Amino acid sequence: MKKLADAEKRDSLFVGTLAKGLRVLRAFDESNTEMSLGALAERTGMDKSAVQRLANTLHVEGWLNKDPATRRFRPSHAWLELAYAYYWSDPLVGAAMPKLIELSRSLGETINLAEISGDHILYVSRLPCHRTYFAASIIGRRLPALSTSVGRAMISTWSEEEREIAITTWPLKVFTPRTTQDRDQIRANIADAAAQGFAISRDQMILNEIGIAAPIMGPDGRALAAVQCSVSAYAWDDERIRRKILPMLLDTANAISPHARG
Amino acid sequence: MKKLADAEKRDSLFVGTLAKGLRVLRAFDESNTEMSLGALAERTGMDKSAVQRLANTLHVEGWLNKDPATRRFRPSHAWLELAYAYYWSDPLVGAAMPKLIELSRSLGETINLAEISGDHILYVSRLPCHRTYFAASIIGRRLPALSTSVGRAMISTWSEEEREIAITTWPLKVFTPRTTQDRDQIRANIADAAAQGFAISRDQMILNEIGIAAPIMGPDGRALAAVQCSVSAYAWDDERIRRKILPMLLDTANAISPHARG
DNA sequence: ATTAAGTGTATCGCATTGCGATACGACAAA
DNA sequence: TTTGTCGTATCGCAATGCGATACACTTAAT
Repeated sequence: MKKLADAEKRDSLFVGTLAKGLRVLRAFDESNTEMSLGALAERTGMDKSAVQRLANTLHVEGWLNKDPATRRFRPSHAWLELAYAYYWSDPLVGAAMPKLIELSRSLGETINLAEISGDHILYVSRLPCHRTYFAASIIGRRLPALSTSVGRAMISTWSEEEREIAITTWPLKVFTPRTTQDRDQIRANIADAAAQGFAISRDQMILNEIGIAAPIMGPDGRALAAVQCSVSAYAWDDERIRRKILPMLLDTANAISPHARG
Repeated sequence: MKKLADAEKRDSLFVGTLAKGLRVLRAFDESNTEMSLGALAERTGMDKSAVQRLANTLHVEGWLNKDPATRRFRPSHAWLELAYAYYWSDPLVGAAMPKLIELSRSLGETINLAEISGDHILYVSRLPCHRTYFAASIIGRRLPALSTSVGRAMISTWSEEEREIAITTWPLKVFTPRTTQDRDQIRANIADAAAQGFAISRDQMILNEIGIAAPIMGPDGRALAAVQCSVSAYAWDDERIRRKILPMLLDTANAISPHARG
């Protein structure tokens, strides 16, 4: 057999220099927003010379801004231009956007569109309606799927085996004192979601926040994404959520679904 | 003098392989949302072998998704994660977001935050309120600065010389039959903006769209960004815009300004 | 002032690494 | 089958990036 294993394939067709350069981009996150050469070297685990060349190249090519005074590097506008290109490439976003705007306007509450990315969910589109913490208002955020209404709603559309793998092996993290750490509870919540066609979570990311998510179905019956509504427990009780939010949320998710693959 | 010219500097510290790899990412845009190896080779001007290695590396590293059936490449979720990192690194966004949400809610109209990026403006944050065309609802879009209310509002805060350079040399493009091509008209519009502290544009990007932009001032009196409100000419006349929208828009822009640099 | 530490910048010879022509294989159309 | 297209894999060569090191500049302490 001539076919190469992954490791070997990685060797022959893998351009290490490019991978290193991208590691420099990935070094930036919410707590590392601007970095000196030294800081980059430390975070990427590469030596100063390599980082110097790579960062310089990224700077010349317009991927990093360089503060002339501090000599620190920062993400450039190019990072948002990539997001722009992503949006055009994700067929779901185009189909969903007008309906999400409508929903947000009707409900007057925060609406999100999220997809699953590995074992996390990722917010693709956000329409904040009230003041929230910063991270909740920007796209691209990743959260452990099991701890979110979006993740549970999507997983609930999967086969028994896949569900079980996710429930038992995917990571959990503590965000609030009430972030569920018990996988049995999560299993039950996902089972409910499967039965009802939507998922509700409470106090998972921040206290007194309720998330309600409805899956956007693909042609094979598996969720492609989920529409989520985030509300305050002070303003909404269970009964009102079911009466006012759910019908519209489910309508919106269903309205998006058929268009997903034509 | 030992200091190297840019061209030489480029030679010694420039990592060509990285630059090539990034050119593969940049090949994707609104009209090229998924590409085969051949298409990538053509768009980047590199030969098939190089593209093969680079695209494969990007795929392995999680920057490109590969459709197993068509073998075509598409942007991955990583592209949105970069946007996430960008948002944390731009101090203006954190300061502006809550105020933009408030403004959007008060006015019930689409609110944008945009910055200047070279000779274009770039939408950094968008809060759409009504159905619009897709491009108007997603971040990262670049538009010729001279044709937008945001660009004109920001340029109006610059020195006479800088303004003149922008007005006479920056690019124009035709979007609608009424997109202003006359640089004298643009000069007059910018002068108005300088006198009034805001800019209004009509029919520039699409017909019957009115853009109203107020600059967010930096400590040196130059605009750092602009808050923009986009409304329909069918729903709003000049008088109502000045009475209802402008006061709140200017308030919001001013409220953001002082926080920009502490 | 002088010294010293820390950080960014530039140099250079060597070997690694990526280059690109080319051949192979899979699939589709004629 | 033949022909064409497109993705995949190979391989020897030399261009390219590597990384140790030396230099320049700034800041802070003595």
